[in-house]
Amino acid sequence: MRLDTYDNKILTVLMENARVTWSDLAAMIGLSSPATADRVHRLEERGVIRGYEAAVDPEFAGCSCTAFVAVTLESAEQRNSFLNLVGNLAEVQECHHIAGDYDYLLKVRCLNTKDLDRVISSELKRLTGVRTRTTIVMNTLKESTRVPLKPDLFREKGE
Amino acid sequence: MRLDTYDNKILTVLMENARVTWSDLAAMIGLSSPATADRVHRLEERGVIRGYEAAVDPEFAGCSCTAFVAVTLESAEQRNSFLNLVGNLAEVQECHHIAGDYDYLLKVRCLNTKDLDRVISSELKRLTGVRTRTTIVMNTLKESTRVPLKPDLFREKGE
DNA sequence: TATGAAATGGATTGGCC
DNA sequence: GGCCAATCCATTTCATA
Repeated sequence: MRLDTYDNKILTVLMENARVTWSDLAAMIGLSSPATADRVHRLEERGVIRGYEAAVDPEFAGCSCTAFVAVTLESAEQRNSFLNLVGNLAEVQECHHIAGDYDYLLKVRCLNTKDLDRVISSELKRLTGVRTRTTIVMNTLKESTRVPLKPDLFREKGE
Repeated sequence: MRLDTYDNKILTVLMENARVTWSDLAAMIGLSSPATADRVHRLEERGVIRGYEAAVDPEFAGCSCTAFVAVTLESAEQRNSFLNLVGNLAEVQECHHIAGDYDYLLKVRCLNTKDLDRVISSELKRLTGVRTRTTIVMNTLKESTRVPLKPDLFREKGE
């Protein structure tokens, strides 16, 4: 069951403004409100829409420090505890398993460089065999969660 | 004008579910609906809340390839055209100015490695003097936009 | 800036195509 | 799967503190 043009339009609108009313959304895509609501609910159930998030300016939360931390685990046994730790650390926004010299790439958001030091030295390096290389972000020029939607390319997961 | 406990709670809820109704949100934080709506509108006006985004599973959009591309510009003149290009490329979700060996770090989402090659070779390298180092993401284990909110640390931007 | 009541307008349900 | 109509419920406004 592929996504059609209506679903495409719905996703495009919801990625920009997740708080639109059904009636506004319906008017934008050219369907009635009940039909629109149905489609959105189906998209949620199928996991196409994972959720709705308010984008909060990190500066206001005191998170003025962003960094990318590349991590290598020296022993495979630490893997689960590392992933567990990372999953529970609010400061770690992202964790990717990467190809190349390092194993993981983390995106970290925290108060300042001192706080970053705490996250790396006291949290991540609590585990033995964790090597890191940190890249400090000086300025963020673009940051969006919008996925590039290409019509005719919608597919089932893994298809 | 700092953010108080109510604002804190509001942000926490909205970061998890941006489509809550005012009445539900009001019940959760312990205020009346009009008061809650007022506060949210003020948070929007002050730029604390930048917007509301549906989180779409990249796999469904055919974006099964994620990569981090470190970029160095060999001449300073290319800077503006580079930032312009990057701002207009839907495949580039993020662009950070970084400290270290490279100038910028881009987060790129596209169809597959062939499509990634197109983005890098045909789009980014259209400009002369663009050197890149690409790190392919094999698996994403955590990905959130939630900012770690620490009560008592709310502040005005730049404060 | 908060509340509560009244009025408005959007969401949901059910019947039907 | 979609539309329409009716009910239901949330949002907004306003008066008050």
